[in-house]
Amino acid sequence: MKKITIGEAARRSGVKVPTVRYYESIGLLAAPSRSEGNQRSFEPADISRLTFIRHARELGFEIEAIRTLLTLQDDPHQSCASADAIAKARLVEVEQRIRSLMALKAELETMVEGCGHGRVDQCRVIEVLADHGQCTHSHH
Amino acid sequence: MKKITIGEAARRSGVKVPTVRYYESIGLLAAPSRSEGNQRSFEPADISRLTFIRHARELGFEIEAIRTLLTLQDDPHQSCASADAIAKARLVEVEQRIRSLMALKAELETMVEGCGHGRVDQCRVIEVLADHGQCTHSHH
DNA sequence: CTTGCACCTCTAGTCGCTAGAGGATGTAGG
DNA sequence: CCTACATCCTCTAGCGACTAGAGGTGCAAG
Repeated sequence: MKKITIGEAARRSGVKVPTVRYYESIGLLAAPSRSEGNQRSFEPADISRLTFIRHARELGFEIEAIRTLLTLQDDPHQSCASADAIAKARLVEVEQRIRSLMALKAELETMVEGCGHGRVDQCRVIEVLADHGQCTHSHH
Repeated sequence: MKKITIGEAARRSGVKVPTVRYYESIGLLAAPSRSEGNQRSFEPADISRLTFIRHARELGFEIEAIRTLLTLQDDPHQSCASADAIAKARLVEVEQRIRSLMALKAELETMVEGCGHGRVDQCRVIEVLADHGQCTHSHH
């Protein structure tokens, strides 16, 4: 059997080398076997697991949520209600974040458009920050 | 002159008490004078500065960007080109973040809609995470 | 055999706060 | 004046999810 080094595992999964070690240290990834010279030797299943983690992180799931998703994956006879709930909760978070960022975008556009590119004392950017009451938008 | 305690300053600016002390510790806010009993005594100008910082933080500006914006505010004869550049950079960031989150939203919706609420081994949530190639969207 | 890269462990740093310990001060009521 | 209680003080440590660096070992090619 070919030995998969940590560098190889990192390349195949898209997770950085120190991050792989970090995931092992927090128990998200089982400690792999070691070579004679004490170097980690990964299995193909570890690559899948790392890839799973990377995708979930890219989707913004927190480590603890991923831990739960992984235990679900490890036991496929369970109901997927938990996985569904986690994904739905994340969807709600993302939707809220988008709404909030759209408001920020509008506010930043007002600031930038209003800037006459002159001196600071006429600058709308500074002005809006100093007195939020002048801002046409409200996001609280 | 009435003395403004840290609690009062916090209430008026909307910045929490420990955060006010934190801003002082990193030099974002000048250290205020102290009462006989060593308690901080703020000026109205400090409240304005804290309010400015809070607005900027709400808009997602980083502390170092705020530090720059504050030095610009302190010297109103400067060109506002820097302020303009900072705000524009922030706008670009926000726009990118929104695009990225919209892609995530679509992906999460696919996952959640595809979930048959059955067992984990038929769950689309887990499936998509395990093999990103099955995902209809791409965001890289 | 030596060069040089990849690997090892460990600690500390990042950002922007937040929590808590343990003690001092200020104020209102009795 | 005394007591209760809120608020203040400093200091250290913790959060999440890594990232950087020091100082050392393993390994494969030339």
